[in-house]
Amino acid sequence: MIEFYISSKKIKGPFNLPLTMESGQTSQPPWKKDNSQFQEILIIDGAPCLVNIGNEDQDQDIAVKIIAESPNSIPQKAIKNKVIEIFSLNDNLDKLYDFLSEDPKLSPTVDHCRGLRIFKAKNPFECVISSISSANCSILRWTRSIQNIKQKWGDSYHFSSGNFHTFPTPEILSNVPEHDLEEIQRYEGEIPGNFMFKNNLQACGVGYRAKYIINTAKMVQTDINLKKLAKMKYEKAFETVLELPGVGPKVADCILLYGFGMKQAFPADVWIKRIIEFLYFSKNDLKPQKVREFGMENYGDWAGYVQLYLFHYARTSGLLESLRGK
DNA sequence: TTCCAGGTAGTCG
DNA sequence: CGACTACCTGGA
Repeated sequence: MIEFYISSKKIKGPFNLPLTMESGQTSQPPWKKDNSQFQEILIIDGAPCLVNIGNEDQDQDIAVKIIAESPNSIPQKAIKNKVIEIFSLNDNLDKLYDFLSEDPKLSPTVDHCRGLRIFKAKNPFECVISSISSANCSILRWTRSIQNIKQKWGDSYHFSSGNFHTFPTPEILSNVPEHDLEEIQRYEGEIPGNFMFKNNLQACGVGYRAKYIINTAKMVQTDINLKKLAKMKYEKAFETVLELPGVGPKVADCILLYGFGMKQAFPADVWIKRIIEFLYFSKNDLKPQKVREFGMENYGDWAGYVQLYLFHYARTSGLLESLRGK
């Protein structure tokens, strides 16, 4: 077990950990909360590592306090780099706030979102499946589904603070039963009277997305290589992830933004459409594709952050409620 | 209790 | 191409 810190002086701008963790970004469900700390199992250099992080420390110089625990010996530097990547600690939020302040429509978001950062995937495949599961679905429901999938098919690791599960590999997930019928068809031997369906994807609450998830898990083993995707330019990567079943333009942008850190992505969901219309177009009925183009053209490399900040601002200011149904 | 939100895929013109 | 609708679940 090791304990160390990341200094505030090492990162550009503020960092609000609970806000980042609980803002509903589709990279992964929020980590397990323990008082003001958050815990999750990460695979670092191929080894399991329970990472506990907090940033409520009294000392103003500490941006993040990290306690890491692993049966293997993992260099502190590797753990630190993983945390920096997941919480986008290299992003310069001071520059973001300069950019937001230049646009009177965007400047109010700063006070509502100070320290909110992109919560990037700890595992890109998990982000692909999370994003597919989030389509046409509430945050509460898709996060619950992903937690179910991890519990049923992920590797389990026991630590003093509890059991943690990794997200299953594409190999494992592509071979799970899609629904009750398939689970019982595969059942070996006599079926007990008290048989409970639970080891199938639909039982995780993903609904009709189960077949998309299984087929996507198959495709990332063959046609679509996630490691190559990470190296593609944004436009090419967008076209590529669109080939996955259950992935349309909005989900594709979530995958590229939260899974691969492509910050020029502007995921255009129905809420962002309403917010953009309200702020910039008063009455028009924009097509989602137009909303996406508007975001990319006007916000450039800050598009992903603007989408995140607008949505969170609308949620916490009451704007979202007033736009409901429009 | 019924109703409805929320992106994608499939179908139709 | 654009317009329209079915899809599954759970919270209101």
